[in-house]
Amino acid sequence: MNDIAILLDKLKNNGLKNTKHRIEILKMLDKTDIPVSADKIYAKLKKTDILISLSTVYRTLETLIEKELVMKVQFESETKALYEMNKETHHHFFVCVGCNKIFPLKECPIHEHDFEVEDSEDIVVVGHKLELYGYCKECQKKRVHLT
Amino acid sequence: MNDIAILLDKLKNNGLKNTKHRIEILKMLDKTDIPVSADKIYAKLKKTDILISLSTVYRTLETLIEKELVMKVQFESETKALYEMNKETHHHFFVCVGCNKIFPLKECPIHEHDFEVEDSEDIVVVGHKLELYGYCKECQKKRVHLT
DNA sequence: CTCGGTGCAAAGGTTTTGCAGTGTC
DNA sequence: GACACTGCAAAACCTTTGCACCGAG
Repeated sequence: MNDIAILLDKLKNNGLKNTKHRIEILKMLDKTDIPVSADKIYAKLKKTDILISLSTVYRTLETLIEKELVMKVQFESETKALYEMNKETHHHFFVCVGCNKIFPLKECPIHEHDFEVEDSEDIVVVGHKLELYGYCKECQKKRVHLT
Repeated sequence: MNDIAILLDKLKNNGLKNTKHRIEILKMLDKTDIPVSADKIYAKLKKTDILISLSTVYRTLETLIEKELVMKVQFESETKALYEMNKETHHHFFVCVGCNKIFPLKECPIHEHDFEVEDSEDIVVVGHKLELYGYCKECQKKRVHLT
């Protein structure tokens, strides 16, 4: 995925100190293409020898979002916010309604032109978010057993 | 929009009593095609002569969701949940990143076939959710002034 | 009268904040 | 050594729940 050194440089260029915590959080987000919650990051770090508090996780994520290294996403299926690396190429997700697992989509099927809103015209679309819902392979099997 | 009498019938058919609160909440949701938060419903009812508590609003909404009269939606731009009438024809929204206002889209541009997920195949898509982001007419004007 | 519906207050879960101490540059 | 970063505890915010009372059928 990304080179950690590049990320550290980005931090430096933004006037941020590169602490152990930031590096670990960045590494963790970099390792996966599935968004993670703050407390999952906290839990994973706790299992290693790294001491960190949950508030630091939140604060670090917030800082990284400001510097546009990280993105915050809110899913319909989750009450808490999830976080992922800010990849330039945007992408979307499939959420299994059986097991709540999240899978990244291969490509974006949306073309951001000719949308119309109901009561007002002349909107300018600058971005979008798509979530698909359904059943993953695993959960399809389970459903067959149930019927 | 909907006929309140029809809604009340639906309540009755589901074994629900039709209390003043439920009727008011249904009316309120019926009047608009923009999702509303629980505390907004609470605030609006408080302004009238109707006494209600916030927990009742939540409980009522939950009941109505169970009976599929109402839907809960979570927006990227909002921390709290929003609620809308469960119209049979599903629709999507445009959210202005300038003023956070929500506008319903005229039609759904998504066709739920040929989606592929990255690491696993054989998913079955049963639903989707789309949000568009951009600037509404008002906020475009404001932006011109700023530059 | 019965049982679902309600108000109030308290608790739950997630996120933010104040403050004093620590670490990076 | 300065000032950003951190830990801890407390607060804030949204939502849910327990319990006793109320009201629709």
